[in-house]
Amino acid sequence: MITELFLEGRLRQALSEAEKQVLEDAVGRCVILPAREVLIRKGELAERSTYLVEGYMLRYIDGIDGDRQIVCVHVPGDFVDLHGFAMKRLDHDVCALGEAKIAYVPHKALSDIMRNEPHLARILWFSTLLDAAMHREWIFRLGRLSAKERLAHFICELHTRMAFVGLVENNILRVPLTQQDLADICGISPIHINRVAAELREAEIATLARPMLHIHDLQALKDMCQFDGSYLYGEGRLHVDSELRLK
Amino acid sequence: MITELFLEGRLRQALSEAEKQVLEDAVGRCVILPAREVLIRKGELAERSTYLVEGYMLRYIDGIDGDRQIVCVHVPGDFVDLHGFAMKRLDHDVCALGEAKIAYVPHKALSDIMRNEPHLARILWFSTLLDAAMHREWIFRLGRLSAKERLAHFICELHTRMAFVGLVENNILRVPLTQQDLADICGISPIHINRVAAELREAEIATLARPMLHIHDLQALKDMCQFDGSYLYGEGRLHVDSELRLK
DNA sequence: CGGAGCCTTGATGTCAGTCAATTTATGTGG
DNA sequence: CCACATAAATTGACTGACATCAAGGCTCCG
Repeated sequence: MITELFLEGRLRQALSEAEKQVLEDAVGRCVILPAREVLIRKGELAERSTYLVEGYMLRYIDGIDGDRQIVCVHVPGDFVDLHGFAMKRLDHDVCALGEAKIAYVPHKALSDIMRNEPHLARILWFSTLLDAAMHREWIFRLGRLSAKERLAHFICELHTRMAFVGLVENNILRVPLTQQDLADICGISPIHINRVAAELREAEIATLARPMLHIHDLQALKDMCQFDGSYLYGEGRLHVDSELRLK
Repeated sequence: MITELFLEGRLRQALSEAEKQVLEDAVGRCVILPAREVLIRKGELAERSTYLVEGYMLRYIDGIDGDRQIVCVHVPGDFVDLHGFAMKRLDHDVCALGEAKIAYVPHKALSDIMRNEPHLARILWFSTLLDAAMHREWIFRLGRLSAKERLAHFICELHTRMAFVGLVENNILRVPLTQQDLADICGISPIHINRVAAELREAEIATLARPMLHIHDLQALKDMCQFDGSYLYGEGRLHVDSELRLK
């Protein structure tokens, strides 16, 4: 199943087998997107959404002076632009980080789900709100944390999300983000990213050696940036709303 | 109609009269919330959502050292915690700014809408994604703008949103945010907010004189922070998806 | 009239940006 | 397999925007 990673570790277990099949059928066949390829540009009308199977994708807003702010990083199992279904046009660009394997979902299929599968629809809604929850935490990160804390916080988030979909082994992840990318995520200069990354390395907390990320001391990493992963809704299984299926 | 401001200036005109009535019926009677009263705390299970009729409400994340980051400001016509319907518990606190008039919507009523009114459901989904779009712009603001630009950018956003719901007259708005609040929004210290606010005043661009905000030169304000309000989807009327109503 | 909360202003310190140069990977074609 | 070109990472020196500390002045309300 292509969609087996969707909300894995989160609400996926709230889906019935029939719903999983509906979702799987809604997704087309896989396509490979070359590294750094732009999938959608701000303002374009969208008639399909994109499900990420392998690799990373980035959402970003470009400023007028060429300064870029990455607003979301997507990992396998994420819908990259499901919000495009309800919004019709995006307010930002989306691109692949490295090479990415994706599958498209026609909005027609999503309309059918809205009409016939209210419970599944609510789960899809939830998944877009998970992005919003991450956005909020990013706002906190940028507004209230120091440069070193921001980087640590981002690494914690990435680790948690990748662990959900089984892509962390021995606290090692494949993360092909450049220091420039990390700068665009953390809202600091690439030179300073280099310095704080060096500090983390020297403190034997985490080592960024593209394309691999080694986390040596996860607890220390979390402690230094007051990371509380509850916004990722990892224990969502406790809060499944079955009401929509009862009737 | 209590809900007449909902998505006013945005997708409201996409709703049929029948749908407007369904929405209106879903909303209970109005309640007054005292200034600074906390409506919901992080982690609480939600069984209803809140529609804001009058006043302002704030969503914020508190750090460990008492440092607060406001992640969203709500104006009349907004659902404050509609995402609580799909998420069941919130990842942040919500409070009133000044006195606020609100109305509750039981999640039971929202479930009914999900089941019976797919088009209206999609519009509700859209409204939560509008919050996400604002979150993204806030990320850009915090990550890439200077202190003065951040304040200008926030003022532009507030102006645009308040104008949608008819609460701006002669470029004057009622905004009872303190400088501390503005600091918690812009991710800078209250002292520095005072300084950049003074700069805007002296440049005759905008004057913050709580509880009123006067914008003297809107164009200059927008120019100085590269404000592009398209993320607020003000011309959403162009992109209405009627497919869900056709069948 | 007194106090609390908010706003204002000045002095000083620091975190992170910018500029500039070097080293290390990555990749391409001969 | 090596030479070269390009992108990425690293390091140091200098600068500046904003934080912090500290003190004083409003303004509203009981």
